[in-house]
Amino acid sequence: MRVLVWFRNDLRLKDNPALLAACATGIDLIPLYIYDPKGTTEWAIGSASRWWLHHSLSELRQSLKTFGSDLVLRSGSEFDILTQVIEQESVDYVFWNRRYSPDDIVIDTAIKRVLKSRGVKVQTFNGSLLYEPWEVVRAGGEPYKVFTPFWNALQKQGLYRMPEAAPEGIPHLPKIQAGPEIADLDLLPKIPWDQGFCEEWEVSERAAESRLRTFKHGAIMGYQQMRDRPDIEGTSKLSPYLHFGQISPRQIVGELLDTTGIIGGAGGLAFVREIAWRDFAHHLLYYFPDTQDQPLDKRFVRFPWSQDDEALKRWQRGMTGVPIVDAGMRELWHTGWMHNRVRMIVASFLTKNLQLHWLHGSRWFWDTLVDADLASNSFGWQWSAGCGADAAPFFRIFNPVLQGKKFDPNGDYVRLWVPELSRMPLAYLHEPWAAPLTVKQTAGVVLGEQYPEPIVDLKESRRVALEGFATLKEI
DNA sequence: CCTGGAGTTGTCCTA
DNA sequence: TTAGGACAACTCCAG
Repeated sequence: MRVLVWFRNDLRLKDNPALLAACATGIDLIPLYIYDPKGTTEWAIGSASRWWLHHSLSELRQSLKTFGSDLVLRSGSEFDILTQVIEQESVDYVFWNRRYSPDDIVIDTAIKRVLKSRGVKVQTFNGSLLYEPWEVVRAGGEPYKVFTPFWNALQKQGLYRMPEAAPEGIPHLPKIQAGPEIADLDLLPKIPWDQGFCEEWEVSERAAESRLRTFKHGAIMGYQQMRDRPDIEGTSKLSPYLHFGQISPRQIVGELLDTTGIIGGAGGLAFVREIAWRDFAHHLLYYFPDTQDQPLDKRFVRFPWSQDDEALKRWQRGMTGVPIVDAGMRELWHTGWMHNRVRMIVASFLTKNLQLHWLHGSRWFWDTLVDADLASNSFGWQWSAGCGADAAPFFRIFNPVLQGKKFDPNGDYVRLWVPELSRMPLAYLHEPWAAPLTVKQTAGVVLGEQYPEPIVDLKESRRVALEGFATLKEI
């Protein structure tokens, strides 16, 4: 008798319901990970995520080894590999934690059907959300499209979801055909662009827990205000760990609750609310599966987006000439992560000021973010573009200069990521083009040389964006 | 079915 | 300097 645990975005041992249930059977256990590059399909895993995955797999393997087991690795189509391994190794039970992206659901459903038809027992679990998409719905079973009612309903069901224990032991791994080494998967970059990643991140289940503890004893108190400050370590930075499952939302909420309620008062509740946003994004993608590349608001199918490859490239490289935008894009490029407030600013700039399709943004983020998550990413971009659920009113176009002054008030964030401007006085740091010539000279900045002129006029592009939205009314 | 309140994250202008 | 109102109209959702 053999049981197989199929690891996917749940690369941890603690609070892993599929693993725990498999261990409880006591029979020989095969911990399997299948790397499926999914060829050139649109949402094949991005470069930054591959980097994270490489380290995740190494760590998971180490953890399994401390239990006398190991990680069994395969590369190829998830369907083919899994059905093959089940056949070759005479597996009787298969356990996994569910996924919720449209393409993943198709794969998992097909696999489940085939396995069942062959008499293999399949058990699946919730390992990555507080509540699964169908567990928080309106009275008639309809999905929510507005966050606040969703959040109210979720709270009514109870924020606390008991995390599972870590397994006490992992059953013996039977002898099995050797697979590729992690290094053979070619997940790491060929040219070494990952130095900043290595400095920023420790990729492991332990690191996720330690980040959570640090956050719990520190930034959580001021989270409500400080979470908007990219110049301060005011957020948890747990997003990549959540995506890959080095930590689960249940563990997070569990850690933040004590007998008196949520730790950190208003800050703690505000943080848990963000975890609920993640559930909400999954809820939306589950019920509106085409929103990974189609606007939820169908009027936007005909929105007059611009085409400008040069502008797109400058946005991607952090060379737009708008400091807070460039700082964000460079932080992303360098570390694989960008502060949430700045994500909103660069998204507004791309879709409103540059009038470029939000899909350009979501694809770029998909490739460059270590926390790239189809549900959260698609949701965020649609929200920013104005075509998604709970979208910002059309007139809410961010002014990146004001946003910079408000949320990077000392300019530390811009100076860190845009060193060309490090000597620019604060008064002009967020709008260097407005500085008098003598000020620029003293700061050693000639626009168009060390640092570009802004590629778009903020006021004029705002006007054009408003016009674009006005045409929607007539559709 | 009807009703009415509400809706993550802003900006700009005027007084 | 600062505070308040305008900026669309619509859809969502609970009662």
